[in-house]
Amino acid sequence: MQKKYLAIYDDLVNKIQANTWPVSTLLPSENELSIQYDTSRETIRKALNLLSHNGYIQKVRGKGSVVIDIHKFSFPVSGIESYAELAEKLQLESSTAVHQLGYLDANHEITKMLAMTQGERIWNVVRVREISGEKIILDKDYFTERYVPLLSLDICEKSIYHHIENNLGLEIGFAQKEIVVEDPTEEDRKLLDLEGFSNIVVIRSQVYLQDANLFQCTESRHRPDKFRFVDFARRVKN
Amino acid sequence: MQKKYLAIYDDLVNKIQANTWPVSTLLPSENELSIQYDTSRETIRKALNLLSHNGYIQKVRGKGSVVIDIHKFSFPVSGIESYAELAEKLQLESSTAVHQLGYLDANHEITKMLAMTQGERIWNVVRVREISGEKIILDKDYFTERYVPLLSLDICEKSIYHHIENNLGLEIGFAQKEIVVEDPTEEDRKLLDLEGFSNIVVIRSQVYLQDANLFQCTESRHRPDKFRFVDFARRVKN
DNA sequence: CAGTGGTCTAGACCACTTC
DNA sequence: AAGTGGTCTAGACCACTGT
Repeated sequence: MQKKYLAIYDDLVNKIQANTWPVSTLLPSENELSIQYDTSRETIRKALNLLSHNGYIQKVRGKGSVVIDIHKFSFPVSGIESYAELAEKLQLESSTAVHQLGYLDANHEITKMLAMTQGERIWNVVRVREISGEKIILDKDYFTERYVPLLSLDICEKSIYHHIENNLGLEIGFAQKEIVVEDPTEEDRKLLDLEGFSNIVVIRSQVYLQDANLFQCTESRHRPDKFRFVDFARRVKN
Repeated sequence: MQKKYLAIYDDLVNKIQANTWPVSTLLPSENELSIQYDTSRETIRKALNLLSHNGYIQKVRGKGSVVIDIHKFSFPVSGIESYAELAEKLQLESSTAVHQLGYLDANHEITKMLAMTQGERIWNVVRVREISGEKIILDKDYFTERYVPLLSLDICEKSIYHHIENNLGLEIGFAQKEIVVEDPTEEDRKLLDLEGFSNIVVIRSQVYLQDANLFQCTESRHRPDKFRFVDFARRVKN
């Protein structure tokens, strides 16, 4: 059986998006919701806290839960999102060209970061993302063969994340991301349509599984004019 | 009396930073902690969930809570952070020059966003941040006079946020942030030491109070070589 | 198997907002 | 005073991990 608080969360998200409670009005109270969904108040509170963390409501003590629905203005709420999800959301014509698919050098710095045992090899995937006819993003991914034993051109051209989560059944736990602006490298100039831009936006991330093991490093290099990052931050105190 | 789960959270953070449980080892189990702190398991779980959201631990079902302490590698965990906090953390010599302090035009676009009643005026503050002798950041802030009735040069030169949270007692609820790269404006060129850089990183944010009302818009314009954004993201499912 | 974290309950008291 | 969300409890059962 589906977890109750997640079912309630999904139901409330749907109702918010269907405008059952317009923006800046109040949700029913926790007590009323616990009657409506025939459950305890704590379970309702779990669902409401999820809504709050994901930018649907703001809870106000003594008043109730105000609908804010940040999703109406900006699509991607911050987090770990794959390129495929993004391109699909924006409904852009896009394609992916794989430029490298192999193993990394054994004494490369990243190998030392990712390898947990001696002799463990690290996948090295370099891909160029083309959107609306322009080569705009250069993605460099590194995975341990411990978690991702096999990779094919076909998988890389579609979505590695889809493969990892659905076929391999690995669950992402958390990620650390860094965004900086750098000078383009020779590789950037060669593989991307830089159009005279003298800077490139670099997003470096380290992705950990739910068992807290590091399994991937990524470098995503974007042409500055096509880069946009959206973040929803909440003062978390509970 | 201090909230119990926050006291436990603080205590655990201190102990993690004091290396009581080294990185990648396990915390005591929830049952054991509930005995140690003489409290219920749910209260312990609240403290542990906070640790998890803030990047100190990763909970693994059937095993326990693994210490990860992301803070060792990168200082600012994503969120809403003021310039003053940041400069202090990095221990850099820095100063702030106020270039404008007044009210915004009544039919400006931002006035329409922020004003809740007719005739309500909007503060317009433009400041240049100088770090280690270079003018690097241009901050443009807009506040409603409804929440911030008075502003002085002195306040602006120090930290407006400090004033808002401590003197005015306003509590930040959440913020929406957007990061893009743009061409420098005339104003950027005039006020900043751009050193020939042809791009500028713009962070636009809207800040809401805990009562879900919008009270501030901000534009923070950074020279690209001095810009760095760090983000810790977790797949939130509870 | 025992031990772990994840979910859920029914109830209690508190702090706050609104009237 | 009545209603709201915030904290806290003591107990239950489940799913998962290790041995």
